Amino acid sequence: MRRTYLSTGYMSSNSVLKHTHFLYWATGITNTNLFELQRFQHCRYQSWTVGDSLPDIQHAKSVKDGSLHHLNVRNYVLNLYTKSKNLDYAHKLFGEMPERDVRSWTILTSGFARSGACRMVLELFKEMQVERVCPNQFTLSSVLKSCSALSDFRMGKGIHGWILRNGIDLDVVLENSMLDVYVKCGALDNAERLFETMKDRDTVTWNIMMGAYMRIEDMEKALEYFRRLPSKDVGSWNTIVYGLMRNGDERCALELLYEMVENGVPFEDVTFSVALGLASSLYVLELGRQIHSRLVRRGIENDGFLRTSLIDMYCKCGKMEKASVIFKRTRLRTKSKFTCDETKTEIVSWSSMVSGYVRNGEHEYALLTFRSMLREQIMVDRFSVTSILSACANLGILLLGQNIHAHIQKIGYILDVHLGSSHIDMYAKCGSLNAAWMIFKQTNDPNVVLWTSMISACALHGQGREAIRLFELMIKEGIKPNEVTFVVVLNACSHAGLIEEGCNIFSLMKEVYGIKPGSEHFTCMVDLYGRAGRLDETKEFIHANGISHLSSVWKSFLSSCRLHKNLELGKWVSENLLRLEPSDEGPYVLMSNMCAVNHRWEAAAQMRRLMQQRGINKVPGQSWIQLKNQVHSFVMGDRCHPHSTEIYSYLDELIARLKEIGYSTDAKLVMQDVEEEQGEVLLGHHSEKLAIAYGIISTASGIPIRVMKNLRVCSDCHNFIKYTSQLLFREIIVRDLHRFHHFKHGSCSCGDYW
DNA sequence: CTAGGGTTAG
Repeated sequence: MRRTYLSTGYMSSNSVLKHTHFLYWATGITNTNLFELQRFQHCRYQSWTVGDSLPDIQHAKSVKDGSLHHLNVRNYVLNLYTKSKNLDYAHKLFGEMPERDVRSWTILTSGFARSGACRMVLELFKEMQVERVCPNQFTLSSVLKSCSALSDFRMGKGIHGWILRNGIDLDVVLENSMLDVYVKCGALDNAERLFETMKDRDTVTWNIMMGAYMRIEDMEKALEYFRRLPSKDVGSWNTIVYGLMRNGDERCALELLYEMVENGVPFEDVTFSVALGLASSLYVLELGRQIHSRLVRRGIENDGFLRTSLIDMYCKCGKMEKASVIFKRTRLRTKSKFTCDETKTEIVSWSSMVSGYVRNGEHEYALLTFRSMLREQIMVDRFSVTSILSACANLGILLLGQNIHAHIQKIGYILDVHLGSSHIDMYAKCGSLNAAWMIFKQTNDPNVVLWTSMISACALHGQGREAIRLFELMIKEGIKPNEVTFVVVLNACSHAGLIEEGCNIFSLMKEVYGIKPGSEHFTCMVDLYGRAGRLDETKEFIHANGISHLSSVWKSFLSSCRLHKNLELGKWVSENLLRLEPSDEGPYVLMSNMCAVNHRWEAAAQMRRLMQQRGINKVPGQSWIQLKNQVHSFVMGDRCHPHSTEIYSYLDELIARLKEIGYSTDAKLVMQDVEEEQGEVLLGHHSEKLAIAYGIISTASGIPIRVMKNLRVCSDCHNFIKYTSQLLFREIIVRDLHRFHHFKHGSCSCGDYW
């Protein structure tokens, strides 16, 4: 299916659509109190576990009845504040306590540990040592958990030594925590040694060891531990199945899942969740359905965690309606939300739906869901922000993207890898390469995805050399490129005509990085040769690599034939493509236009009829431009726009002026090149011309014009825009299906090579 | 110890 940036449903109802200031419109509130709203949401999310201000009441009571001077009462109050997550206040109280015992320390450390303030825990532990308070099992457990979260090997080992020196009895739980510290710090030797000396081992112990090896992707070793396990309970099965899945070995995971069923291991909630995850990462809807029906039979399909797993499964398998049904049921059930868990479930459900719509290309629904989310005052966390930015990127709605950027800055989210790359992508796809650079520099993280996003941004704007420079810099920085990186770089090469560089990178990928080229990489190479006009080499490449079964390869080849006007070859390529994908529109349009060029009108019409008979639909070309708070969209020959008369008369006048400085419309040339929009082109005007004309008459001179199009720009329009930019001294930026064109002083950033 | 939502390409 062709991917368009904008499905017609969104725009077609009216060619004029208001949708900027999306956030304000959605919530009906102003910029400033939006921030308040978010703050409120954050508070609500945290304090819901408590429900009321019980600590304050108790505190006041104890002060009033004078019992606060008792250590026990003070510890009780401390505990109340800690449990209700008023950690700052608890800490203050703790500091004011005239005397403390181990329990006081335990209460505070476990409180900080629970809320993830690990550094604080370690600080407290150090203070404890200074005050010579002997830690109990509970304190040690919290401290060890913090060590493992922070990968603080020195502290962990120190504690271990201290325990051994003082002859403190380690129970399994504590020993497991100790084991976990070593594993998280990557000290597998220490972990092994401890494991071998342990007298009691429970499931958790084995799980930690299996997890340790799965983390370093040593599945052999993990499986070895699994086989060694004397009595396997569900937990261990869960761990191994999940681990295999995470490491991308879904097949093996599935086999083990079946083995579980055969051995009669009873499933628990976690198992179902893992199984659903497996179904979605394999995109096997049937498996997901089976698990769903088992959940129903067991009567646990309403469990919050499992519901979100189900929603995700249906989203990933492309069944948005199914997901939506479960989602709506969730919404009904959690109308009265009290617990933290339920709130979390709700947030996860919403963000799953948003990301599901984005994943399935239904960006408008993603925006609508996001809007409802704001209305319902659901906390917008990093996950949903990432997804919604992706929707903005694909729809090209810069303003909403900027709003969200500003918004998350106010909330104070740090740009991590996910947020960073989605911002880069959003700015790049919305035409603001500078802003993308700014974000990239700001993140300063040696992460592949981040760098790949930036390389892709350069490629998108036709900066092939810059893309390669960044790629080389990336390697110099010691970041290992992945398959996607190579797709992006090769793409940059092909669009900038950097053939030699592309070939070198292709072999670098195979030989140095040991990445087996996939269909995407082959297609890039075919594009590289073909686009440069080396059509014979393209043919050779296809045969040499045995990739004639890939339709994407032939599609790319066909574009090259069209680009270089080699109709003979184009016909042959079309035949090959039609064999593989009879429903692809490319060959029909090409052949029909070929006939038209040779004035074989009847044959051309016949080809068109054949297309209709076979139900092959051509995506209509659409262009849109955003002026102030409105989006104006146009299709070819469109007369729906309120200013259509002005637009057309201006356009005719403009074309006449352009012809004076050398622009010409060669009917033959247009015919051959028209990819998507058919022969009527000569009578009407392509949508981008309309959008640009409207942009020019509606804005002051000197203001750059930004237009988006859902298809490729044809060469006549490209030429037209070049001359326009020269004549009017206007910068014109066009985003087409594949890339950006920056027109300035009569030339285009793509170097006429797109 | 093990389970749910996110980013890059075509």
